Amino acid sequence: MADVAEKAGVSRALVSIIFRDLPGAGRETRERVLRVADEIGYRPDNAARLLARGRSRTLGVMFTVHQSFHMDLIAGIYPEAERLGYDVLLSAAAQGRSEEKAVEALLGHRCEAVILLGPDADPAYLDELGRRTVTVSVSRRVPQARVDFVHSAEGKGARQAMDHLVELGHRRIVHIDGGRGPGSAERRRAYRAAMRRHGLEAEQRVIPGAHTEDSGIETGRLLLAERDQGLPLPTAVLAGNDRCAMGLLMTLTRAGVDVPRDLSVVGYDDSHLSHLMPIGLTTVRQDAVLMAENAVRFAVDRLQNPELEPREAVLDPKLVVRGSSGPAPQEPA
Amino acid sequence: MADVAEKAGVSRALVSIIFRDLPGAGRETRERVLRVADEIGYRPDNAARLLARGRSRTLGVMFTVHQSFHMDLIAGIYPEAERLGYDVLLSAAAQGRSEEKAVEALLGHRCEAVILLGPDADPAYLDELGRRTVTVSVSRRVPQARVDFVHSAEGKGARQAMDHLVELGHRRIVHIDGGRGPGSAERRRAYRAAMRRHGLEAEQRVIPGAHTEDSGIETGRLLLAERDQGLPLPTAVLAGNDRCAMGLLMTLTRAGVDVPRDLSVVGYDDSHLSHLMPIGLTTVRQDAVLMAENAVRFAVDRLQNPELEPREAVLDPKLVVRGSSGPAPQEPA
DNA sequence: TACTCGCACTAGAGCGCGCTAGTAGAGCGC
DNA sequence: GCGCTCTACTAGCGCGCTCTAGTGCGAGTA
Repeated sequence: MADVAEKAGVSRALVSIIFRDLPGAGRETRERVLRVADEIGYRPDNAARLLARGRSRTLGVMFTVHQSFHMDLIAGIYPEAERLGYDVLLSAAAQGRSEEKAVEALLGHRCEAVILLGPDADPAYLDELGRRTVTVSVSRRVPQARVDFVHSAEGKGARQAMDHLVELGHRRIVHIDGGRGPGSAERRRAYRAAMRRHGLEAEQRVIPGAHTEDSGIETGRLLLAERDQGLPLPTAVLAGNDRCAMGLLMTLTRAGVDVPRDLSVVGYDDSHLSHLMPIGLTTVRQDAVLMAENAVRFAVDRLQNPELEPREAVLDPKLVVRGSSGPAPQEPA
Repeated sequence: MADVAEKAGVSRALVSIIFRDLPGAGRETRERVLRVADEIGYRPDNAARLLARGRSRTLGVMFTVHQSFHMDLIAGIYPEAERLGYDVLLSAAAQGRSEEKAVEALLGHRCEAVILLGPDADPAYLDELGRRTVTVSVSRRVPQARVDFVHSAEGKGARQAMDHLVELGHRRIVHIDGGRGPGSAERRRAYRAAMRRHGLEAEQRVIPGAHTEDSGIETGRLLLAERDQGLPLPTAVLAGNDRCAMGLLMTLTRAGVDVPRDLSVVGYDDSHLSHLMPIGLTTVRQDAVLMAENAVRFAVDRLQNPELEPREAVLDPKLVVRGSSGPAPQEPA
C-alpha cells in the first residue's frame, strides 16, 4: 500500500480512502491510484484491514459435509451477505472434525456472528456460544440457548403431504421418521395429528428411521418381508426426508412394486435427489434461499443492535407434487 | 491479550509464547496464564497474528456447491493441513458466484496457496493465478497453466471397469460419456481402447452425456425406445459417473429391466449415491483422502520451496464391485 | 478584505499480535 | 571472587491497514 501511495504520489491514507470507495478523493487521483495499484498487483490485506477496523464484518457459516441442503443454504447466504456488506467464511464439520472445532475455527477468524446449519452439538455449548457471539441456528431448534432460529414449518409441510395423500384416497399411510434429525420430531407429530384428523387413528404407524438412504432401504425390506408373510403393504409412505424416500423407492421398485400405482411415496426437502427418478419424487420443498436470507438478516440485525432478543423465523414449506404419488390402489374388498 | 498478561502478572510477550506453545515459559506460569485466559474468554486474534507473522499459514480451498466428491476431498484436506500446521479457508462457487469470485475471496484473506477442486474456470485465468500464487488443481488438468495437478488415473479406472465387464462375458458395452466434466475425456479414451483391445471395436458406442442424473435418465429412455423398435439393449453400460449411472438405473429398473440380470451398470466416483441401491452400485473409487493429502502436500512443499516446479500426482483408482454388475445374459442364438 | 465553507488530501496513532534483542537471576566450575 | 551458561522472562518495534483530527486551498458570502 505504501508502494502504491508513493508511486501515485499520494499519502497512504488517500489510497485507503480510494480502496474503500469513500468520498474524499478527486476523480483523477482515484483513477491514477487504481491504475498504479493494478500495475503493482496490489490487493488490500484483509487481515490488516480487519485488525485496523476493529471489526471484521464477517459472518461465519458452519455446515456439515455431504448435506446437500446445506449447499443450497450456502448458495443463498453468499449473495445476501454481500448485499449487506458482509464477508462469508465457511467451516465444515466432518468425520474427524467436530462441529465445535469447526466453530472455533470461525471464531479464531474473528467472525462477528456464526450461522450454524443444522447443528447437532451439545445444547449447553450452543448456549454458551450464543452468549458470547451472535449465533443463528438453521433447521435445528435449540430450546434453551440464546440463538436465533430459522426453520420451515415442518408440521405444516408434513400436514400438506398428508392431506395430499388422503385426498388421493390413501388410508394405510406409514411414516418413516427421521430419528433425531432436524425437524423430524415436528414431522412425526404432524403425521400423527393428520392421521387423527382424518379419522385414521387406527392405521397410524411410525417406523423408526433416520435421514439416510440406508434407513429407506431397511424399511423397504421390512415392508416387503411383511408382505411376504401375508400382511398388506401400506398404500403410501411419508418418508423422513428425500434420502430415506429414495432408498425406499429403490428397494420397492426393484422388488416389482410399481410406484405410484401400488404405493405412493412422499419425501421431504426437495433435494436434488428428487430429480433422480424419471417420474420425480413428490416432496416438500423448504425454500433454502429464503431461509438463508433470513439467517443472514437475523445475524446482521443483532450485530447492529445488540439489545435485540434472538428471534425465530418460520418459513412456509411447499408441497411439490411429482410422479411418486398417485391415487390409492383399489383395496380388494 | 494485554488483559490476560496483566491479570496473570506477566508480560504480553510471555502470553504470546505460551499460546504458541514455544519453550521459554515455566510450567507453573504456563498453567496460570492459560487458566486466566480461559476465565476472561481470551482467544488469539487470527488477523493480528497473521499480520504480525507476515504470513498466514492458510490454505484456501475452492469447491463447487453440490459436488459430493468435493465434500470427500474437504474432509481429507482438513486433517492433513492441520498436521502440517496450516489453516484452511473454504470458499464455494455456486449459481451466481463464479469460481473467480470465490478464488478472489480466498486471496483477499491472504491465503498463501489455493487448492481448486475440479475448477472449470478460464485456463488463462488459472495460469495467471498460478503465477501469482501457489495453486493446485484437483481432478481437472489445466494444460498450459503453472499449477500442481492431482488426479486419479482416469484411464486406468475405466480400463479396470471395462476388464471387469468383459470378464463377465459382456460384449455389447455402451459408454455414456461425461461431456466436458473432469476426467471424462480420459474415461472415454480408455473405453475406446479397451473395446479395441478386447476385439469389440465393432460394438463400440459412446452416447454423449453429462455428469448428471438427467443424463442417465435421458440415456435410459433412449435405450428403451430403441429396444421397443426391436434393437437389442446393450448388456452393460459404463456410465460417466455415479449420478449418471443412478439416473440410468432408475429409468431401466422402472421399465422392468432387471439389473444386473438383464444389464450391468458401472458408475464412477463411488459417491454416497453408490449405496442408494439395495444391491449397491459397481463403481470406480477415487481415493479422496489420498488426493486431498497430495494436494495439501503439493501446496505446502511449493510454499516452503518456491523454486519447485509444479508437479502432478496420479493416484490409482480402484474398482469396487457391488451388485449392479453381473454375468452377461445369454444371447439368443 | 476577511470570513467561512467544502473539498482534496495528510499526519500519525493504534488495532492485537509475533519477534528480536535484551535482562535478571540461578547454578556451576575454577 | 570471576566469568560462563541456561532458563524465565520483558521491552518495544513493526506488520498493513483504518480512522480521527487535522491542513491547505479555492470559491462563495458579507
